[in-house]
Amino acid sequence: MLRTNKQITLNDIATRLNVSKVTVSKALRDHPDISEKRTKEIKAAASELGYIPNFAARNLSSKKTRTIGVVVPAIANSFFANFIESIYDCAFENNYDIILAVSQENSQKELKQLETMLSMRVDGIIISVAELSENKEILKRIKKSEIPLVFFDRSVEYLKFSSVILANQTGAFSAIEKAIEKGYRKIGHIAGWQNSNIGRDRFLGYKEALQKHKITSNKDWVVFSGFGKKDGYNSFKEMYKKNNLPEILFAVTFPVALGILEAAKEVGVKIPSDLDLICFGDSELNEYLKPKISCVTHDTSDFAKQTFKLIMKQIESKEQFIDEHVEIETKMLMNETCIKKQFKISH
Amino acid sequence: MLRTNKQITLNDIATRLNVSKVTVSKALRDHPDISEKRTKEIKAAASELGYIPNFAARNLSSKKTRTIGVVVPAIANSFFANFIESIYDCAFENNYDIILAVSQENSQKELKQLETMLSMRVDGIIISVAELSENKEILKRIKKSEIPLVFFDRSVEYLKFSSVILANQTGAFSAIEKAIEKGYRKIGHIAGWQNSNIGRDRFLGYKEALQKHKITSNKDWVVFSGFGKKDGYNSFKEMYKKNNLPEILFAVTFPVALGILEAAKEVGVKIPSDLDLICFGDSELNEYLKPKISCVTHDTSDFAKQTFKLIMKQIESKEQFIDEHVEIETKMLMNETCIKKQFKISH
DNA sequence: GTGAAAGCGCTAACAG
DNA sequence: CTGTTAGCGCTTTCAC
Repeated sequence: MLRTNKQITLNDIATRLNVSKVTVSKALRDHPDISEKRTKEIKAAASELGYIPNFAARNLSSKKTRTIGVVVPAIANSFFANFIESIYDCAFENNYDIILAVSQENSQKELKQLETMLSMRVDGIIISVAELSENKEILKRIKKSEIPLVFFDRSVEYLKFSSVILANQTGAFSAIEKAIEKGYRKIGHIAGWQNSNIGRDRFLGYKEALQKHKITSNKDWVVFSGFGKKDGYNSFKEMYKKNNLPEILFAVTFPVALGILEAAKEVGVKIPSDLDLICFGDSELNEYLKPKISCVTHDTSDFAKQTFKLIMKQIESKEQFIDEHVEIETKMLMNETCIKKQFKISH
Repeated sequence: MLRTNKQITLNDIATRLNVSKVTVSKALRDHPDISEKRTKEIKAAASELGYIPNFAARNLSSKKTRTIGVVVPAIANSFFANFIESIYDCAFENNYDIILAVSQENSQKELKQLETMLSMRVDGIIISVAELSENKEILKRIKKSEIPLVFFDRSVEYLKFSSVILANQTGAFSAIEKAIEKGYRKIGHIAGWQNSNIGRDRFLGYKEALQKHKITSNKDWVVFSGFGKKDGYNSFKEMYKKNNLPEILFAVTFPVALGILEAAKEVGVKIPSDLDLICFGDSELNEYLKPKISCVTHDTSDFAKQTFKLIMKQIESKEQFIDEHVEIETKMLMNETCIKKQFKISH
């Protein structure tokens, strides 16, 4: 048997009930124009016929989609996964749909995904850009086409979109201060790309803390790369080769810290006894790590809520631009790394 | 400044070039009707004007969306996260878009999400149903409306949709046999809901193995619940109260095993020395666990590819129903649990 | 090769 | 309260 592909339309309901299709359309949307009785009749008929509204038609004529596009660099990642779940919750509560795209840290995919979202005429876009993203052009087009967009976590600052980001610099700063407090003086950083706000600001926080406490760093102790586990792995190997490890490393993200752990294990460097470790960002996985990494944490659910709030504000506003910046506070969580140096030596 | 909301249409390009909008439409889609030269001109003009195709209009008139809806119970879960990433890859390669929805194991949300997908007129649906899903009605409607649908992992069998599932029974069977081989005789099961194929078939495999080896179970050693970490946690606590633990537990999913680990730790039961543990399913997280859980694994990327292949086949076919069932093979991965009993006793 | 006509299913604006 | 009219932007069909 072949597929038939007939769909029930407003007209089918209308002719059956001897009313106009406008009446049906209104009734189905609970428009106050229509009497309660009629509305009930119409809804009953619609459900009986198995009517399914056609969003394409609705969107085309109403010019609204009640849809928000979300672009993230990865999904198999505690932070983004949790962020997304929260965003879905927000959307559900507000009767919005989410179009999710995963760029996989790939600038080209990101571009295509953004284009798709524009073609879908999403009401707004929430994005955390891929590392080394080169999509200025399309972002400018989005700016021009006046579609609301909010950056979260990883932003592109000079384009004057709103953003919700972490307190990257102060978070990094206090993490390093904590290490100094514990007695560390040789402090290294597996840093992120410096054209990304999170890479740059966390590096700035690191430098700031060292400066304040008049501690000198060393070229060998800082390596720059991306934000994933592999980056951490490779960077550590690179640093290790120089045969001049610091006492403690500050990883730019949690996945990077994971990579460091793995690489260190491979070459026989024991953490935290031979080399200690802290990082920016947390993960459910940390619970199972041995040692549990001391890290800079934040409230991801709140992060998502704030981001959603901001995009909604922008969607509902008639203003062309809202250029608002929210910073989510961080907190240093002390676990089993970043231990007292004095204590270590006494062993 | 207020938002203006003007969009460039085919007509704008057409009038500028003094051709008809049909020509433009065709050129933009590389239709062989149009000469190469014209096509080039038109594409140039389109990009210059910043033309963005309107999918709603396109879908409405063409009745195709090149979009596939994917519904999963959770996203902050290694298996689903990896599955989704692979599905996105497949879609990308085939020039399809993905609409992702997360039911959060909630039947009502699942319902709403499926309705949304129908309204979006997705070309096909890939779904792993929520535990205790009660959405027979809408599935029947989907069947009736002839939209291709493929279940993956968790299916609803009696509705005759295609499915791609794991070798649940044989996978469970060989896991239990492995435990028996190692010397275990008191074998418990933190099982899943029995109205779900994965809960039921894994339980069947468990029973089958015991029967084959003439090993008796005990009521106290089997508890039924859901597939998440909390379920494992609660189930273990429940079993523990009965004061009659088996020697080894078989967890229906990896998250359930995680919950067991946590609960066991809380009450002071040491794994694997006091109580051993195996489970169905793996996770990246296992790498960091101590002990690493011995588990039934599979190739998630292949799983996703097979699922995508099946939905594509269905979309491209003119047949009303394809009722095809693929089973993904599993493999027992021996880690640091499910250790030899003899060895344990000799300690 | 190109284009005119018709319509996809819906909603906004207005008229009764 | 209900209905008429006029599109939304695009593709399909078919004539030229």
